[in-house]
Amino acid sequence: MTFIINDRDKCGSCPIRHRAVCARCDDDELEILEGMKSYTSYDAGQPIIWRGDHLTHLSSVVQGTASLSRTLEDGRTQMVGLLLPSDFIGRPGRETVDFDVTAVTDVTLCRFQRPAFEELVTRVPHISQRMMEMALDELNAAREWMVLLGRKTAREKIATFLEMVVRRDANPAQQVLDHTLPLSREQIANFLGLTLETVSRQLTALKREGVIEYVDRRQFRIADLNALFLASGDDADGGVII
Amino acid sequence: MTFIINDRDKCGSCPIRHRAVCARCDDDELEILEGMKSYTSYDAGQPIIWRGDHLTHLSSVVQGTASLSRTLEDGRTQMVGLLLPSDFIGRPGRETVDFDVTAVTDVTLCRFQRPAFEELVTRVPHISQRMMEMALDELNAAREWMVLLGRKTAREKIATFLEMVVRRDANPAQQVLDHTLPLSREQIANFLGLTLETVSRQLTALKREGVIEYVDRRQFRIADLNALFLASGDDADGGVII
DNA sequence: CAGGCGACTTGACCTAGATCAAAGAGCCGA
DNA sequence: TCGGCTCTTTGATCTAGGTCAAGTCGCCTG
Repeated sequence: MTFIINDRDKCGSCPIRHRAVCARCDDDELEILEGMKSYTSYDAGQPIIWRGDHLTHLSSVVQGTASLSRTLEDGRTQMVGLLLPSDFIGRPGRETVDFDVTAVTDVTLCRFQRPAFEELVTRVPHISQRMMEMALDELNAAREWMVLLGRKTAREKIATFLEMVVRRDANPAQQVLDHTLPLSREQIANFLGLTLETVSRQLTALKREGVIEYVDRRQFRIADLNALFLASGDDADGGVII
Repeated sequence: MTFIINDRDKCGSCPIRHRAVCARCDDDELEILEGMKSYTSYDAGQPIIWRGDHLTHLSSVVQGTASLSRTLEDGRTQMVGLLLPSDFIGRPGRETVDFDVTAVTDVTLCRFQRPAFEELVTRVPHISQRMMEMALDELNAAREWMVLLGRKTAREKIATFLEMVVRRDANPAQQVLDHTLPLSREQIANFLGLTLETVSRQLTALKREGVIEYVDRRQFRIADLNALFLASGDDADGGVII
C-alpha cells in the first residue's frame, strides 16, 4: 500500500504544514522549499537509513510512523524514539545518522538535499527557529523517557506507554474509544527496555485487573483510566487527557 | 568557595565564549548580550531550580557542573543529564522547567531575563542557529544514554560512564593519568539507573580485574584502556580517545 | 585524641524480570 | 481446507541486580 500525497507540489495543502520544520515559514520561504523538495515512500518494516550511513537528504515524516533505534552487537536493541508525521530525520551539519531509522508502518518522507537545506538553515531564521523548538521538545521527551527506562517497573512502563497512546489519540471533537497499539509486542519491548514476554504478561495483568480491555491483539479500550494513571508511576494528579 | 569571573563584563574573555549559545554571535550581537546578562552562583549541593518552578531567567553554565534529574513520588530518582560549562538551562517559549536542576559542584551561571532573551531568539538568527545545534547534540547524547539505561548491564553502564569521564578529560597537549569522578556513588547510581551498592560493587570488580586502579575513592587511573572499551558494550572499534 | 558523621564497601538474601520452552491464534497461499 | 507462517500467550526456571544490614574508612569537631 502506498499513500498518495494530494496536490503533490503544494506545501500549502501539506498535512504537516503547520507542525514541521516549515511551520514558521511565510509564503515566500515556502515557495523556496517547494522547489527543493521531493517525496519518497517506504513499506512497513523496511529500513530507511542505517546508523553510520551517509546522509544525502534531510527529511520530514509526512505520513506513517518510523522508529529510531540502536542495536548492540549481541542483538539487544533499544528504540530511542518514534517518528510521527512532522518529525524530522537527520541533523544539519552532520554527514551521518547515529541511529537506525526503520519504517514501522508505510512511511512517506518529504526530503531535501542536505547541502541545499543546510544552506537554507543559515539563511532562513524561521527554519532554525522551528528546528530549535522541535529539537528542544524532542529533548524533553527523550529525557522523560530516560526516567522511564532507568527507574520505572515493567508495569509502570507499560502503563506509561498505554497512556502515551491514549493521549496521542485524544481528540476534543469526539471521544475515541478504541485505541490501536502502533507497535508489535517485540517493538514495544524494545521501546520500553523489556522483553516481549514481559510486555505480554503485563498487558494480560492490566486486562485481568480490569484496567484495559482487549478488542483484539492490537486494539484495546480503557476500562479504568484512573487506574491506568495510577499505574504509570507519574505524579498522581493524572492530568486531563482532553 | 566562590569562583570569580575575570573581567566580569566582557563577553570577549568569557571562558565559554565559543561554545555557549552566543558562540556564533558577532561583536555587535555580543554587545547586546553583554548589556543583558548577569551572574549568579550556587554552592555545591544547592538546588538551582525545581521542576515546575516558574523560570524568570534562562542561563548558561559558566563554571562548574549541575545535574538535571527527576524524582518519582517514592524517591526513586533518575538523573537525565549533566550540565557542564556552556550548557544551557531552560527553554525559550516555556515558563517552567521539567526537571530539577542541582549544583553538583559550585556553579556559576550567566543568565538573561526570559522575555528579553526570547525576543532575542526571534531577532538574532545566530542565537537560534546555535541553540538548534546545541539542542540536537544534547538530543543525540540523551538517546545514546537511553540505550545505556534500557539495555546495558551494570558492568557495561559503569564502564561506559568511566569511558565518558576519561574522554572528557582527554587533552591532546598532555596525557592525563588520574581522573576524578565528578559524582558520588549515589549520584552515579542515579545517573546510570542502578543502586549505589551495585555501583560500588562494579567499580570494585573492575579494580580487582585490573581494568582500573584507585588513587583514592574519588580518583582513578586507567590500567587497561582496551579492557574498559570492551566492557562498555559499544561497538568494538574502541575509537581513539585523543 | 575520642567520638560522631557521611561516604563507601562488603555480605547475605530476595525478587522482578529475563530466559527457555511449549502451546495457541490468526492469516495467507496453494 | 490444509499446512505453515508469524505473532502472542503462558508456564517453569534462573539470575542480575535490588534490598537490608553490618562494617570500614577518612575527616571534622570538640
